[in-house]
Order: sequence, then C-alpha cells, then structure tokens
Amino acid sequence: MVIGSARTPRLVISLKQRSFTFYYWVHSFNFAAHELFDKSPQRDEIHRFSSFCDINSSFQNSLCSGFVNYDNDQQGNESTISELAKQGHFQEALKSFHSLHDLGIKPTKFTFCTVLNSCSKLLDLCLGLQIHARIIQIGYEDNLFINSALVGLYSKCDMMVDARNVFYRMRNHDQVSWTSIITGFAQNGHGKEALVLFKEMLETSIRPDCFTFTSVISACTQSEAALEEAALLHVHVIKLGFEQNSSVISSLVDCYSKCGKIDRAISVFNSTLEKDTILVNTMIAGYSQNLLGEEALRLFTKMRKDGLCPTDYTFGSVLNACGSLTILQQGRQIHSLLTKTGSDRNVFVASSLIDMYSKCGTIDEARKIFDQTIQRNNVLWTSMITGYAQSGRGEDALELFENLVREGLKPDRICFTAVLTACNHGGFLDKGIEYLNKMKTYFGLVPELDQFACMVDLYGRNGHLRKARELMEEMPFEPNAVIWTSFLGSCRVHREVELGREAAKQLLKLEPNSPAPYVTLANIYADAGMWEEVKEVRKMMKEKGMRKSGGWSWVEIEQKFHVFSVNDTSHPQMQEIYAELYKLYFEMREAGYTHKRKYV
DNA sequence: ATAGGGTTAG
Repeated sequence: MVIGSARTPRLVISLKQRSFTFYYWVHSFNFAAHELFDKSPQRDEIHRFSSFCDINSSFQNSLCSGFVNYDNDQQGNESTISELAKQGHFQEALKSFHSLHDLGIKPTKFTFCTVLNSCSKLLDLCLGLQIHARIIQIGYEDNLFINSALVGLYSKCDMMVDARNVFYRMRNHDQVSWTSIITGFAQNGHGKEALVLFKEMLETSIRPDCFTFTSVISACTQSEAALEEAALLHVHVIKLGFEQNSSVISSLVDCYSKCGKIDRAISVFNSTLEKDTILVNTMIAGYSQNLLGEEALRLFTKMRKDGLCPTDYTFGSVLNACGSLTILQQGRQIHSLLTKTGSDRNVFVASSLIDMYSKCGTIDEARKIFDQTIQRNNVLWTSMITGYAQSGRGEDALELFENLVREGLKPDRICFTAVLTACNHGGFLDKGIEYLNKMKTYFGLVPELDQFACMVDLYGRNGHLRKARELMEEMPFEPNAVIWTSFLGSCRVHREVELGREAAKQLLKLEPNSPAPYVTLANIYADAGMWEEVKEVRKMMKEKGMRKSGGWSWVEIEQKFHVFSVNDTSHPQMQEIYAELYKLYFEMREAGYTHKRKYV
C-alpha cells in the first residue's frame, strides 16, 4: 500500500486551502463509508471520493475497511517503527508503518505520535493529513500527545491555521503543546502571534520551560520592541535558572546581536560555560552582522582549536566577515577548507562565497562559483547580480537578470534593488525607469524605500534633480538619511545650490551629529564662489564641536571600540589604543550617537 | 515507549 506518495504541488496547494475542512469531511465520510462498506460493497462511492481528493485509492479502501484485531506481530512492528524514527530513518519508519497498516493492524497512540513526527521531519503533509483522518476515525483525537504532534506537523508545514485549530480544540494543554504552537508561529515568521500566545500561556497555570523560552526569544527578534521584550525575557531566564541552557542562550545572543547590542550578546556568550556548535555559530554570525569581522574570524579559529567542527552556518557567517573586511587571502583559505567537506554545494555557503569574491574584487571567481552551483535560488542569483552591479559591470548584471527571468524564477524586491543599482552604476537612466515599471506591472511587486532610493540616485546622478526631488515628494515614504545623502551628493556634482541647501538641512535633522552634510554643503558653496556662506558653515561646525574631517567617524569608532574591547591585552600597544578608543567612545555616546541596524 | 527549542546567504 502506498500512502500519499504523490506530492504534486497542485495537491499540496489545494489541501493547504481547505485541509481543516478536508479532514473533517474525511472523518464523517469514513464513518458513513465504513457502514456502507460492510453492508454492500459500494466501492464506487469510495473511489469517487478518492479521485476527488487525488489520493491513492487503495489507502482509502483500507481506511474504510474497518478495524482488525490485534496481531501477534504488532509489538514487534511498532517497536521497529519507533527504533527507526529514533535513529533518524524517517522514511523507513513510515514504510514500516505502511506495512503495519497493510496487515490491518490498528496502531497504538504511541505509534501515531512517532509517525506524525516522522511526517513533520520529512515535511510529508499529504501523509500527515491522511493519518490525521485516521486518528479521528479511530477516536484518538483527544490524546494530548497526538494533538501536540499534530500541532508540530502543521507548524512545520507552515499551516498555522490548522495548527491553531487543533490547538484550540484540545481539551487541555501542557508545556509541550503550548511550546509547539508558539514555536510554530515563531518559525513561520509570525513573531507577534508567538508573543501573544506566550502571554496567553502565562495566564494559565502551565509554566514555560527552557524550550518555551528558546522559541519565544527567537520570536521576539521579529518584534518591533525586540530589545525591550528580550531584556524582559532575559530577566525571567535568569530568575528561572535557564541561563546555562545552550539553546536559550543562543536565541538570546542572536536577538541581542540583531538589535545591534553586540556588547550584551558578547557578555551573555562569555558567561556561558559550555558552548556548543550552534551557540558559537550564533556568536560568529552576531559579530559578522555587526561588522566585527575580525572578531568573527578570531572566534572561528578558536572554535576549530577547541575541536568544534564548523558547519554550513559557520561558513556562511565567516565568509560574510571576510567579504566585509575584503581579505581575499583568508576567504580563499576558508573556501578550500569547506570544499573538502562538500559545503560548497550548500546554497547559503555558495551565496556567501559569491558575495565574498565580488567584494574582494575578484568578480570572475564569483562567477565561477555561480556557474558551479547546481541548486540555484533567488538569493544566489541576486548575489551574483549585486556583485556585477557593484563591480561596475552593469551590462553583465542586466544580462544575468534577463537569464533569471528566462529560467522562470521570480525576482523579489532585493533582486530589483540589485538591478536598479546596476543601472545607476552604468548610467542607464531609461533602463532603470523601465525596470521599475516592470517590477510593478509585470512582477506585481510594490516598490519600497530601497527601490525609491535607487531611483532618486539614478535621476540625481543623471542631472535630473527636479525629477529626483519630485519622486521624493511623491513616494509613500519619508526620505531617509541615505536618500538625502545621495541627493545632496548629486546637488554638489550638478551645482544646485538651493536644492543642496535644503537637502543638507533635512539631513542634519536626521543626523545632527554627522559632519558630512556640512562638508558637502561647504563644498557646494565653494564651487559656486559663495565664500561668505562657506565661512558660515565652518563656523556652525566649530560651534557644534564637529570632529575634523580625516578622523574616524562615529561608526568606525564604535566598530573599533568593540574589536578592541574584547581583545586580549597581550599586545604592547593595546592599552594605549584602548584608552584612546574608550575616550572617543564615550564622547560619541555623549554626542547622542546610537547604533543603527544593518538593514534599516 | 509516544509530542516541543537555538544558528547561515543577496
């Protein structure tokens, strides 16, 4: 017997739309069918049902064939299933389940749990749905363990409506079922829902454990008030004594890193005694996301010295660090290291390699990786397009984009940002306008701030400053500092004093401590021979205590401070450098500079 | 005996 081996996309989609109704329908149908089947062989009814559902009919037959008494083999069969699943042989466990079913044996609750778990590991929704129907038919639908497993299955398959339905239909809940539903929302990008459910859970008598905290902390990374939520949860974690649990700490470190609070992430990480691979991976990723590439590499080296084996996750982050530090030598070494374990076939690693090579200026090597990679997704293509765009090879970037479309992949917003960047660097104004329109009409995407920023830049660079200004007015977002900076730069190139003055004013509102707008404005005045105004700008800079140009910017100071603050002090000049940085760092904090997130 | 957790790329 074959249960749901055919997983056609069409079936999955149609099941996705109405699965909950579907299995209740199966439920009532099966009881009706059961009777029919016993009295007269009205197989036609059953077959009609089967073809409607697109599911293998022999299963439907056996579903409706009623219960058979326990077999002597049952004990043996069922322990085989659980053994196989325990060892991670999920496919084999399911096969074994099939044969159990063929023998007409009614599985126990325990077996259903194991089998549902195997389905969720294999993402076999189709089989899972049929098993759910069978569970209802047998009358196990009130079992706590089975329901938790069902919640887990639907969550893994991104069917949160069904997961939630199962959850709320349960008569009673425990830690596991609450954690399952919270995890489901967290993992499918509904962090807000996960937090709401967590608060709901706190109102019951069931207490969260370290599994719950792990999930809910990872959920709050997606929240707007992430830092506040995380800090609150952190307090609970300490109070409840979970602060040495590796998973809890990993999600905390990740959350703090993504909020830009790298110092807090570091201190949490350092106070953990036993560090496993995932925790170290999280810290390395945190360093590289916060542009602390040297620290990321240092931890990577230490990890290998400590005997922890790097994984694909590790390589992704470490290559990212190499890219932002533009250290080709190290990048190549890591590349050859990961080739030995076959990690270069991983699409995440391949994207990082492409990114690293293009940032290091070896775009042809990046292309080699791209061509070698078999499993190509959207991100991989975008990495390569971005690489070409930033290397000034606009034509190649656009050609690649056309290939992407020809291959039937659907570009997303980030991909269009890459394409528009290519147009900017190549000076293709008309093409840029064309692609923006295509994005809206042909691909049904709504442009966001990043794409508008590209367009403002494109118009500005090509001297259409009025048009750029109009776009900034028309777009449904407030222009951010990036846009004003680009616009101000274009004003300088095209000697637009009035527009430049306004841009500088707006920019200073957004970034009152940045000297850059003053400098550019002074240059604009100087180009126009307006020496009085130049003097005035310089005076304003002096009054505000601006740092002279040529020194480090606040961002650089913050970066360097963190690099050195966690360094050892064995280097002879370290104390001196550290003292200087420390002074600058506090000066910066007093000036009101706060860290900005990477992708805002 | 059976169910739940953390990390990666553009």
